[in-house]
Amino acid sequence: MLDVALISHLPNFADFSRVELEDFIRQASARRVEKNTHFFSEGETASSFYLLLDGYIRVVRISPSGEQIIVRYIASHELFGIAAAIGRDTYPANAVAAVDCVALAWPMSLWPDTVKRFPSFANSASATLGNRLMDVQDRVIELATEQVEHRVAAALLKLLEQAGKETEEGILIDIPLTRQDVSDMSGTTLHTVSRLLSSWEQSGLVKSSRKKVIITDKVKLTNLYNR
Amino acid sequence: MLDVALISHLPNFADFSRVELEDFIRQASARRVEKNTHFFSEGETASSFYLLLDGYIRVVRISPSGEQIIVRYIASHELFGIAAAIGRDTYPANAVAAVDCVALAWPMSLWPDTVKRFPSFANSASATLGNRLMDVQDRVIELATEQVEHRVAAALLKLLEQAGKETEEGILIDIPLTRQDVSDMSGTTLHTVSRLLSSWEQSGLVKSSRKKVIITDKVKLTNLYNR
DNA sequence: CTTTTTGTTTGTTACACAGCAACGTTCAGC
DNA sequence: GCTGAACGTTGCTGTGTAACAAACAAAAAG
Repeated sequence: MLDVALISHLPNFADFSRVELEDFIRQASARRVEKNTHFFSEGETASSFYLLLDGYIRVVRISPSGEQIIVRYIASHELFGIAAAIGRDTYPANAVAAVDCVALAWPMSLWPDTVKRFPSFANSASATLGNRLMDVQDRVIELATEQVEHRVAAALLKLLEQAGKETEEGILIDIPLTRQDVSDMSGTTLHTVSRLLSSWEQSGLVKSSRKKVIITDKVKLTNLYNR
Repeated sequence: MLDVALISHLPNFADFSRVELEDFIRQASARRVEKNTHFFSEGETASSFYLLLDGYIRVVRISPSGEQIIVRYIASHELFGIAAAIGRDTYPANAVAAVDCVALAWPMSLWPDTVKRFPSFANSASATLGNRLMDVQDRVIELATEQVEHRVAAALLKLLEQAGKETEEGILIDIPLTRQDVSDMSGTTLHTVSRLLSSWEQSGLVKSSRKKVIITDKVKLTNLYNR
């Protein structure tokens, strides 16, 4: 059985009574998706909307020239695939599991009714969109004005916020993260990321190994970013 | 008197009857804003939401290092300043009139009631947000993967879409547009934009003079962008 | 008409960063 | 324990583009 109590505390479901929520959850089906496989792809007909229960998802888009860039990560307890909320009937991006994931999936046909019955659900979905809009705008500003070093720092700090986990060595980013992933987030190359991480490791800002990054000096990294 | 008929055809107001719309418009006040002055500023308490009737607005944000970048332009007949739609009580960016502008302003206090009475208004506002989200994501991808030449081309084509006006010489971008503006949109310097426009003028893609850009060969410019 | 301000052009220089290439390291499958 | 694939590191080279600088052009102000 699912942890209804947990879900009931999410802002998206503030308006639901316990009974309503249980009812609503009953209409969903759990979907397990293995690491590196797609929840859905860009352009696909939007048949479901999701709540991520466990794992991390990469939201990926492909540039005209074929390069992929990671628009953002989705963390546990976030809604995603809510194309209907923006009046679209296809998904606007790819959602790829960064680790093994579990999500609740509701048929998209339920959306209009849900929105009608629970106005605050619609509101919170809009709020989610708004926050994403602001996040993405922040990234535009970064990409337009900051140099690579700052952008990579920003990407790491962002991930740390979403997936940071205290360890004795420092704060671990609890997603398997290749240099390529980081570069796909910050619009640079894996080479440059590799170089940066090496130099940061030497100055004691981070510790990194294969698919793993630990931030040992968050303050310095933040300063780097604000300069 | 305002052109109610015109407004009634906007997607945002599809759900309004003629009478309701007139009533709704009566609750707004017209606001005229001179070129280069603010409708509102980032962080300010969101006291109104707007419908732009005439003109163009620059949505501007400031980077940590103090540089301004133009996130996007708002064209006539778009809603803007709808902070409430995303559950915020302050404006998330600056809105600066690029030319003399006229807008309808509703007190933000009307938002909850309006949303309740006209569900489709809320939906269309969300759709507006969603489109903006996708637009901004596109810009992230551009900035991350394309070189300056492509980005500037993309910026011009985007503007052309919003504010293009056929003339005998080509398609005029009907906003007073300095090189600085274009560079603020494409994350480069006015120097580079100047050089690019010069070279494009020589190859017959555009004609430009002070604050004015005419695209004479849209196809070639588009190709440039897609490469 | 003259002066000042604002926008634009163009040359030169410097450097951050991508691209390429080669090598090292870790991991998974047989 | 091998072998191959996936991932990471590092040096070198080339170039796109930012930064500085200086002059020009056009509009606005007086």
